Amino acid sequence: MGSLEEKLLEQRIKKFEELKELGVEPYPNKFEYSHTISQILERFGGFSSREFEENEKRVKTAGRIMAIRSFGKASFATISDGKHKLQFYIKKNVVDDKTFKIFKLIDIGDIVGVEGRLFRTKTGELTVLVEKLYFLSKCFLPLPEKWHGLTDIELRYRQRYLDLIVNPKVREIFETRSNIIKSIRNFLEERDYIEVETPMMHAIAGGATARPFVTHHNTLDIDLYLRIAPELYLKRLVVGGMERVYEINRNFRNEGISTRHNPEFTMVEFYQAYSDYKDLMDFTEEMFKEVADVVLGVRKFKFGEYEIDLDKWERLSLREAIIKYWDFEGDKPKFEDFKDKEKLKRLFEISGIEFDEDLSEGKLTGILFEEVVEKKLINPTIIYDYPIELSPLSKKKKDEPDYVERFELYIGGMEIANAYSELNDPFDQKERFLQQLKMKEAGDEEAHMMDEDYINALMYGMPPTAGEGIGIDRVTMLFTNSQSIREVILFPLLRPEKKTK
RNA sequence: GGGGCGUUAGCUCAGGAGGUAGAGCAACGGCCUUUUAAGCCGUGGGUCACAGGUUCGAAUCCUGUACGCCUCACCA
Repeated sequence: MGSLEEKLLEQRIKKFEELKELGVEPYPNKFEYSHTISQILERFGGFSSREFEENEKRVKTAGRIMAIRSFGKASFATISDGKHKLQFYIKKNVVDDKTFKIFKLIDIGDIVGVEGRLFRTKTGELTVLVEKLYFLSKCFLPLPEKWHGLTDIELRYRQRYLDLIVNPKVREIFETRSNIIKSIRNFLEERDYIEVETPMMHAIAGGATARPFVTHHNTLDIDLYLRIAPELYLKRLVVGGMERVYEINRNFRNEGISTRHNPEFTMVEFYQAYSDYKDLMDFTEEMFKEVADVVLGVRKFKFGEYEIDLDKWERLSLREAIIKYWDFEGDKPKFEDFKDKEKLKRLFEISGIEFDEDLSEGKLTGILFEEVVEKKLINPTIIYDYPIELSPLSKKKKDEPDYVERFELYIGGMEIANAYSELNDPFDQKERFLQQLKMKEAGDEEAHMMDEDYINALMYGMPPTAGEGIGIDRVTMLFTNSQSIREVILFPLLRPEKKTK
């Protein structure tokens, strides 16, 4: 801590002591207000100067002092309720001496209540003429600069509270996030879905291919995994007769951090019986349109350098997409090429991607898709029919058993959702798990674990079911035009600071 | 984990051919009863991220470390 910082703190502590000497209660228990600042703006924002003169409007409200403009015997100050700002005007000849003394001891950042009548200044600004001032809490540390705010990204994430105090846009992002979740929940509830909570700590990490976090339960003396997906539990509930279930909650994956990945992230995952993945394509499209209508009021919005239009959806099979977006010299690939390793090898050579002889045709096709197509999918695009090796929990296509009924939704070059017709044949599921185990033994750390109880559940019979997961953080990125996932997570994971000072 | 870039006052930023640091805001002391980036006069405030090295001399050059950002890999 620098000596300046200490000095600023000392000055504020001294003022706080002086306030107490004046008989001010330093930490009052509550404050009864007549309106929040936002309510004052809403209700009286349209009133003219004359209306205030003819019909006196008294208010009692509170907020944090954001700025003080002092004239000796009078002062203007701006207070904020976290969302909106309101100016008050305090004059020496209107309040009593003690109140004015108290005001003079108040710093930017302190939390105060004011009571008085509303008027408009000669520049037309809605203002409270203060008659009573209430001290509510002390701010001992200086706030960041008033017009640049706080821009240091590290500080903004580590001290999100400060970020919220001085950067109103941050508040808006998280309000939008809340509205997105609310509207998704409404969408599902209106369609008879039941919200459930399934375990976050799993003895077997299943439902996705990802590396888990490991923790330990002392009493049971067992290792547990933070869940990588709720999928297998939600499907157990479908077996139990909960035909439409959903969960909105965190998943944890022990993998890289980037502008699109945080180790803990929020998914809405939902399952509906007697449906297949085609039903969910329509369902998803409808959901995104509704969320946009409710949250943004429009279906077109900017995302970075792109303009996204939620009225323009496209559906392509994974292989069609590779063909469509293939822009290398020579002929485009043909549909049959993806089953022929030699042809695939040629495609890898043409596109300059490193070819791995040991991978299956399906995996290679998946790699081609990621390399050639993914980043180009700006308007909403549903990519369907995935190679079976990539999808151990989805149902095979009837006419093409090495592909499964699965789709992913891409918007703005990001994978937003993942859905499939759920595999409900317990014998097939067991085979798939065994297949994954082989991959695990071969060194694939992300291969799926065997889950005997899940097989057992399927043995009781699961109706034909379709399920989907949507990444809430990424949807929020889209709807708030945020280029980093950390902008839409209040407290993103950062390495703890080491004290070097 | 690899590569690139960054870290200077509480905040936002200048500066830097090597000669011990500047501005605005914030703070402090004055003046000021309709300002709103209020204004005017004055004052204080820095181990230039940390640790080494080169040098007569390092904020500046070199090396390492920490943290962050971007990017690649892995993934959603």
